[in-house]
Amino acid sequence: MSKRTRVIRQKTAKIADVARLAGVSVATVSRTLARPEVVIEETRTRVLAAVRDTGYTPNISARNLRVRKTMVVLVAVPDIANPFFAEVLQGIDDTLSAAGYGLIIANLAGSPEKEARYVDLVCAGQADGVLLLCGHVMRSPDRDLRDAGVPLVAACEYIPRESFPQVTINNVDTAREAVRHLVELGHTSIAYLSGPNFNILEQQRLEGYRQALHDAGIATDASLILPGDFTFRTGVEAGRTLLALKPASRPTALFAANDEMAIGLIKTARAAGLQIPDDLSVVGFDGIAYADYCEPTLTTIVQPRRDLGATAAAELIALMTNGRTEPQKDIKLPAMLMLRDSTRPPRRSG
Amino acid sequence: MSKRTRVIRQKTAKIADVARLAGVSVATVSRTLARPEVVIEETRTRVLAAVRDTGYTPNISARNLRVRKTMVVLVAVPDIANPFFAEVLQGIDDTLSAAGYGLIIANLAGSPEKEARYVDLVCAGQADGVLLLCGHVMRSPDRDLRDAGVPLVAACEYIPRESFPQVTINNVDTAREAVRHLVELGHTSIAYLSGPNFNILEQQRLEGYRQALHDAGIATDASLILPGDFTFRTGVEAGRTLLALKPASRPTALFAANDEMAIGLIKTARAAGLQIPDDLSVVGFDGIAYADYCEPTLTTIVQPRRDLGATAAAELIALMTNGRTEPQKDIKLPAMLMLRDSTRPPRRSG
DNA sequence: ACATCAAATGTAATCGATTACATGCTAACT
DNA sequence: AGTTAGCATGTAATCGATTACATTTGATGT
Repeated sequence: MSKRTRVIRQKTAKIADVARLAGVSVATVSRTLARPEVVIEETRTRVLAAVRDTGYTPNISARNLRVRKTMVVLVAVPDIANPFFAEVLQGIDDTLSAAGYGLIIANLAGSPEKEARYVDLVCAGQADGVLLLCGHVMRSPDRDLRDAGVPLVAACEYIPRESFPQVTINNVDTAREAVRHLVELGHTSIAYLSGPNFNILEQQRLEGYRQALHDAGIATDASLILPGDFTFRTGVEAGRTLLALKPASRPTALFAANDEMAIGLIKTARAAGLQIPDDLSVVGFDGIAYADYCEPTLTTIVQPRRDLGATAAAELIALMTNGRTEPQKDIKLPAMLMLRDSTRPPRRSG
Repeated sequence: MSKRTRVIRQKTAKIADVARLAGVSVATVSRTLARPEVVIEETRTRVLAAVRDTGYTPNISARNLRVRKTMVVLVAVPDIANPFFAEVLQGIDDTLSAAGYGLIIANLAGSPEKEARYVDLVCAGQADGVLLLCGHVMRSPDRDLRDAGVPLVAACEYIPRESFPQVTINNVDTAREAVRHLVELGHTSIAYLSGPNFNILEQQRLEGYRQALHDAGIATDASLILPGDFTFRTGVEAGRTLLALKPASRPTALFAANDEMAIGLIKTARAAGLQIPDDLSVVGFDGIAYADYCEPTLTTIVQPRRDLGATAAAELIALMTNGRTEPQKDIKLPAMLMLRDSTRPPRRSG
């Protein structure tokens, strides 16, 4: 074997090098690359050959400086380890990267310092737009994202009283549908496992739960509303709370504000000998992949995760390119009740 | 309510504006911000006040152009929806963003076009370094990442015959430990559920399986090596294969090359009436969060996911700042066998 | 009082691309 | 032939910050 020879990378070629090699001016090189149709055939081939020979790639900082763009968008996500957001991100990534945008993922992780850093980043002109999946407009101690002068779009979590486009599902109606499903199966004692109560999604899903009960003429029982915070752990805790009730007063069904809590609750209930769905029907919300892996498979509201991301991204692109600022565009995507094995009529149905 | 008045954001202040307002030169402003100790107290306060008044933030494209840095690193991940990588990413994000770096997440998703786009991005000087979680050095049709002139670091998946730092766990020894656990419980018929066979992780884990059997004096039985590709779906398929065997010739234990497959297999086996772990012990690999949620909870190899990410990021930072190029730094992090409920001695142990 | 030096600040070149405007050239029309 | 239109290309300003080098200022030593 001969030693592998590798060309040492000298300072990367710049446009002037290409121009010199092709025997034209830098302007011509730039034009050839940007709008090939305006230079004549012969020049074009000479320039393109020179580009190839030198291995030239435009320096993006220089271009950005000149045209005042970055071709980067920042995506603010509450928690990157949450599988729901991971799938939304895929949709965003597909759309954005196909349009030539890079994306910076701002994993807020509940840290105001991180949030502030990202706000400053955007204010410093490091991004052409921002996608908010986090339910609020990001802030730093002395700046607000709205003043950064870049387009914003929110998705997944609706942010009230804002004038930028938002892409969400109708949480109220969908939650209502989930609970109606339980009602139609014959359940009359239906618990609700909530999210953190400041959260807008939680508020909307709770409202849907209330409406469905009201529709069915069932009184809301405050003791059937269990506190949670969207994590598996609080699902487990809610399960214990439920088990502590004596069987007669135990609800026969439960609607959880998200899948992870539903799964935690089911696990606890089963470990204590409760049959799911026979003793307790459970409906989740989100439609994460795991809802179809667990046992029993979880009846849940499937959100169009990829599509939420893709639609929001497309909206942002429109805003960044047209600068169009259609006031208060509020896009609702359809979510679907997916019937699986965790629900059935109550044992002794009316 | 009076109409909310918002200051219209005119073109963001530039350094010259600050200089004018403070009555100094642009050089002084720049210095005040970069090395406050070199300007005298009085100037410094004047400049800082002007910075505050104008809301000045440096234009990063301009700075990057000048200092030839981007303060961005690109992270190549095979699949952003995979929970394992999501947690590695958290570790990366923590370390990198604390050091002031932004990160661009390159979600390869098996698409050569995307991969090529990202390679070009890096070659165009859009990143100061690259973190490879994807098991290979990225390529575009006409370029190779190694020629981009930026530091590389690999993590999670070892890339053979490369001279950049790599941060991984010892897959061979760890897989061996997992299988030894089964052996020590008394199992002698142990199946292996594999990953895709071109994958380096798969090769190493298979090797560990082989070694453990060899250590125990058990002959490797090719019919006990089931094909898989790291997805839940192939776990389900492998479960069916297993069920098709007549009970006498069925293995009493199985080692899966990752958790998702193990979980799929368990689900299928249980649905068919097999008791886990009584009829079949199962060990997984990775330690994803769900391994502790499923039923039964999964005995598995827990990888230090956050730490893998954080260590690799720290290594890359060292490389980017010192330019130090310590040859072939090969960091192995400890992984741990986590005993849970999916393993136990075989029914009729020797 | 003058030379010398250090500290503080200013001047202007520089990073690499884009693009408005200027120029040169050819072809077409009167 | 002379004018003009229009195309292809070149010249040079520009984006906004950093920083080597130049200049000013004041203090110190003799």
